[in-house]
Amino acid sequence: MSQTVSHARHAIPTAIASKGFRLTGPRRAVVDALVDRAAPMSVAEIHGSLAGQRVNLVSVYRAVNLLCELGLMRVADTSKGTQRFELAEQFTGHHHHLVCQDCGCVEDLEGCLLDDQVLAAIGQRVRRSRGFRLIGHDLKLFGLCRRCDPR
Amino acid sequence: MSQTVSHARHAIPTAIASKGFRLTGPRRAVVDALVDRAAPMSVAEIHGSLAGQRVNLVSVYRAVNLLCELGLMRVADTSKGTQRFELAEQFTGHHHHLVCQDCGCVEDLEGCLLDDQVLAAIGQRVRRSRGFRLIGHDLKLFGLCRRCDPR
DNA sequence: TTCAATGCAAAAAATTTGCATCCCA
DNA sequence: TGGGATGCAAATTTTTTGCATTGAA
Repeated sequence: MSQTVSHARHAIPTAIASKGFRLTGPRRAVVDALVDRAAPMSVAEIHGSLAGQRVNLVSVYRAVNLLCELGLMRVADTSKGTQRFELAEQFTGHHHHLVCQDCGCVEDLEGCLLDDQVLAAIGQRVRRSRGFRLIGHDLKLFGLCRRCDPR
Repeated sequence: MSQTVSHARHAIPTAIASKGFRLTGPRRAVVDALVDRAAPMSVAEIHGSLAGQRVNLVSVYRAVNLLCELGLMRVADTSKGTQRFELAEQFTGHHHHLVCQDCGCVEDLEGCLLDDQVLAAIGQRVRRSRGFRLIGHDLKLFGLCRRCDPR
């Protein structure tokens, strides 16, 4: 696990408190689950990983929604019907996703495939042609994971 | 509307029939709705646009699922939780999306920002390291559109 | 004519809401 | 201690499934 990610275990509770929200058991548990897994998780998966802690599923939904609103988490992928969440990029570092078209599982791919110069150029282009201010990007590589590839 | 997209109105029914499936009212209606809008639509939106045609919502779900299985449509990334579908790239052409973080509007960006050689290299890399078969990619550029940028 | 596809209803899955109780600050 | 957060139950929303009937080939 990268140092940046484990840092989130403390940084996120701190951020929650500093914004005037309470630091509760369910909220800590959701943060810990995401730090431990270090990969996008659905609400059901997060809840499942909290089996021993008797945290209600509804509280997981509410914690996830709060963390997203505060910019500490984000939606990583919505394929196969259910949304998957991950820690914000400030904690995970910039990365892309490998998404299986068959089972919907998601793996992280470290680093960025887009050249900085290409990004800068496209930022200027869309700024001029459409008045669009480019802030970031999200690249999803899709295909078949090891388990789903027939070969 | 581009010539490629309107071509889908004919090509998709042909493809459905050639694979041994029947060319029914609901299936035609779903294809037409997507060609007419030429932008990602949710199942509910597709169904809503078919108001005058007495097509059941369940049939829209089934038509959408079939079209995706046949590779004629695909899931376009959803920002709001519900899946949105668009015609396959063979009809729309390869493109990326400019997504406004504020209002959620989506614009197409023609062409590809990823170098073919970079893609080929990454395909080999994930194949070897994770047994993942790379099929395609989906790039979302996010930021603020003209209307939402405070300047 | 035949069997895949539809419509309807109902189930299942995913998510949100109301409210009494609990517990963090 | 007080008010925000939780848990529980129930309501919504989204998607899937079963089955009798319909209709495209």
